[in-house]
This record gives sequence, structure tokens and C-alpha cells, in this order.
Amino acid sequence: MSSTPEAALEKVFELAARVADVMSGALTDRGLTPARAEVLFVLHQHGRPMVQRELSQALRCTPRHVTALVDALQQHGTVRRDPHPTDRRATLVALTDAGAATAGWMDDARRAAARAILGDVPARDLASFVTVADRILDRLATGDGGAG
Amino acid sequence: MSSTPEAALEKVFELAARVADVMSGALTDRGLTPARAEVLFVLHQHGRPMVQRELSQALRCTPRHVTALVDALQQHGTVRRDPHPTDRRATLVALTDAGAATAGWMDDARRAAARAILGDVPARDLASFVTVADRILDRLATGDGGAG
DNA sequence: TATTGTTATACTCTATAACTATA
DNA sequence: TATAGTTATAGAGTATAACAATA
Repeated sequence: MSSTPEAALEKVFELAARVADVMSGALTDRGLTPARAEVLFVLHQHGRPMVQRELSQALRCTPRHVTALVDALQQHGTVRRDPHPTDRRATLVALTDAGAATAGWMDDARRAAARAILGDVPARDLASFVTVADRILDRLATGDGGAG
Repeated sequence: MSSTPEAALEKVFELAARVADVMSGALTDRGLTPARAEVLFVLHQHGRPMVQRELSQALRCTPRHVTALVDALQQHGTVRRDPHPTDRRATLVALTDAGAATAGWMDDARRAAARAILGDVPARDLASFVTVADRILDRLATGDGGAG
């Protein structure tokens, strides 16, 4: 078939856009945006409260943006700001009970979506898929992709 | 190894984000944003000037946004507004020489990047990759992904 | 002097609604 | 009455720079 590098790369974009659309819709229903949901997800995966500086690194965004995201989530009731026990400059961001519940739902929804979409794809194809994806990621991390 | 549906879906996101980062950087060097570059690309692929309404459909965005994008590109010198020959309400958006050159460069850069990243990936893996991707896209187009 | 988070400012993406000119 | 594009307005993502409190 048309298994050219160009076609494969285009698939990546198309896929990400479509899947993101679906997820974004589900998030909107819960009063969340993708960026804000990502904060909850990161906190959930980390398992403990995080300082905003850590969040800005994990999210690859500016401290300023973290301030805005946490402000919004605080109003949303899913996140809480606590004083850092030893460093009075820092702020600890923790999931509230509602936030933990939402993060748990996102976790479940992700798994459910993945299984619904890919559940009956042959394991061999899945493996090849992941292999190629990892290869691309390696290339991008190591050298540049030659896109300059 | 970890060829679970969850892992595969996560790869899609990671990939798209990283590749988009690289491309976005190259675009910024030319004074373009991804959304604006997409306008040039669509015009380039279409091969002829387009009415803004057509652009809004092709780009899946609002007419309002098209106005803003075309405004910016006009100032950027890559796009031109011409009166529609028969419908005086409509505006034809055409690539300027500079715009055509930029679109050509994007085309080349995309191909070059795809080859640089995936050029030596076995054709069999590439084919599996595309197969899985198409499968996901089908699922998303047909039913929902079960993400609700 | 360096770091954490904030305020100030700005640009971009994106959407809805109201309006103008034309069909 | 319907359509093409614009102005008006708004929320959200994202960035830089200046600044306050603290280390």
C-alpha cells in the first residue's frame, strides 16, 4: 500500500488530532481544558503534592502558565494550594478529593478508550506500531528531524 | 514488549507533540505559526485561489478565524486578497510568489523530515504502522472511541 | 546572588454573536 | 431570506519581563 514515510508521518498528525478531539470533548463536559486536565493527570501520576516549579518542568511550560492553570483548577475545586513546610517561597499543589476522583476517571477513560479503539488489533501490529513510534522519538531526541 | 493498547495510544500523543515541536520551530524561523502555515499549505495543495468560506471549511475553523489568519498572512506578504469576479460579497485568497515559495519549502521540508526520521524503517513495520493508524481513524469516524 | 511565584503585558488560537454588503 | 466577510467580545494557551518574598 502507500506505506511511505510521508504517509506514516501524516497519520501521526491525523491520529493525534482526532483522538485529542474526542478526549477534549469529554473533558469539556467536566469543565476542563486539555492543559488543565494534564495538570491533574501529572499530579495523579506523581502521587504526591508538587511544587509549582516541578509542575512547570513536568508540563514543559512557564511558571507563569502554571500560576494560571492552578488558579483555574483551584476555582474548579480540583486542586488545592498548601504552604511548603520548609521553603516559604514555594507552594505545594495537591489534588482535592474531587480532583483525585477526576484524575481517576481520566485514567479509566484513557484505558477504556485505548481498549475500545485498539483492543482487537493483532498484538504483532501493535508491537510494530510501538517500535516505529519509539524509533521516531529517538530520532527527534537525538539529532533533529532534518526539518530545518 | 509493552505493546498494550494504552502504550500505543500514548505513543501517538507523544509523537505528534514532538514532531509538531520540531516543525513549529522551523515555522517560527520564517515568521509563521502552525495555523498560518496550514493556510498556505491548503492553498498550495488546492492549486488555485480559494474563497474564505472554502478555507474555513478546509481548515475546520470559523470564518472569523479565517479573517484573522488571512489578515496576518497578508501583512506577512505570503497571501493576497483579490475580489471575486462574480460574487462581490466574496474574497479570493491567493498565494503570492513569496507564499508559493514558502509553501513549496514546507512541502519539501515535510518530505525531507519524513525520510530523515523514517527513511530506514523496514517497509513491513511502516505498513503495520499505517494499518493500525487507519484502523484507529476508522473507529473514531464510525462510532465514538468509548471515551465518554 | 539565586530561586519561587506573582503581576503586567502581549500575541495567538478559537468561539459566538451582531452587523454590513451583497445575492 | 440566505450567504460572505467583518467588527466586537471573550476565554484559553503561551511567552517574556519586572518584581516581591525568601533562601
